[in-house]
Amino acid sequence: MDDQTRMLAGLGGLGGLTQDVGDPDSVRKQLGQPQQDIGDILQQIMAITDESLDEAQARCWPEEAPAQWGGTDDPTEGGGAGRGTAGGALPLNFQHRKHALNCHRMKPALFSVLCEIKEKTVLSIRGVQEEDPPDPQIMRLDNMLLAEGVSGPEKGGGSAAAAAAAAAAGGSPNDGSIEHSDYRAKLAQIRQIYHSELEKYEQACSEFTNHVMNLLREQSRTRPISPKEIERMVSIIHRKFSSIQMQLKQSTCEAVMILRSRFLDARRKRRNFNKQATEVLNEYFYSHLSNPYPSEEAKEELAKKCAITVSQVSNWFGNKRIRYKKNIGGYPAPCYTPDGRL
DNA sequence: TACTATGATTGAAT
DNA sequence: ATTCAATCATAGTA
Repeated sequence: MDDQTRMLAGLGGLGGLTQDVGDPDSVRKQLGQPQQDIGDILQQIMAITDESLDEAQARCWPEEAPAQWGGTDDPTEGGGAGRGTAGGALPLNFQHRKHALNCHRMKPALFSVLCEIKEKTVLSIRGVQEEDPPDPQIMRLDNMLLAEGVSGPEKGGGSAAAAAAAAAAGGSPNDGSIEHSDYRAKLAQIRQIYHSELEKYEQACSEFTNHVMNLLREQSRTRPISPKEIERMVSIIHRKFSSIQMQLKQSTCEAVMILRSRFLDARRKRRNFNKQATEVLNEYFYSHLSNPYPSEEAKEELAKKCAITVSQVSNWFGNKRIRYKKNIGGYPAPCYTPDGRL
């Protein structure tokens, strides 16, 4: 919000300038006397920006305005909200001046000059940090949320990713399925929160943008605000809101990571195989002691029998071989011929 | 609570 | 891709 308020404050400062400089008298004074030093004019302008409205009024129009100037149907009347004389209706002479300003033939030229000046001063400082490329961090977060199934298409992606993760972790199908559904439920919860928050942010962003745009458009009739400037303001608002969005994405990613580590890290959820499975595996191992390396088919068969995955069978045989060898390490290692005889 | 057993992971070697 | 060896992290037990 800082940028916006700063920006508006900046605009406000120059807005005062328009009204005072735009007055028929002062314009006549300045433009009608080309011999006058340009430095003097600038100095005068700078001085005017520091004056309050009342001071400027007192200086430029010490006498009351002619009576025939009274009343206005100028639609821009409300444009400079909050900058009128405090406490109630604007003085008659102020309204006269505004009306005269808006009808003055020099107004469009002055207006565009002021827009240009603003462009060159206020906005050039800001212009340096314009047009940043798509943030790599937000892209990373987007990719991750998509991969985890939090963002993106409704069902398919999420459950597929979760299933793949579960398979990679090698969770056993029996107890794994319970935890898996638990995981999915929690993920869905995160997903729902993420989407509702995202929607809220998007709504707030568009509402705020519309509001600011309307305000600026309205004010651009009485103050030097170019359409380009409004565009810039909108992009600033969008940047601010996207940084909020990034925070949301970041915290969602964190939540998913925590969930994953809690539910899908198989090491944390290690369960011993049931007695029957261990028996089947041991039976195969000891009956093939000469060559305890089951083929792919044998592994599949064993996996089926034990209700575990093939990779779990592989793990078991890997562990078993090494531990068997270690256990008999104290004694001379038995030597088996390739056909299984001692 | 300390210890052992055990399933999973990792990195190197093949 | 598979295996070995070391290691991690938890389950089970005395």
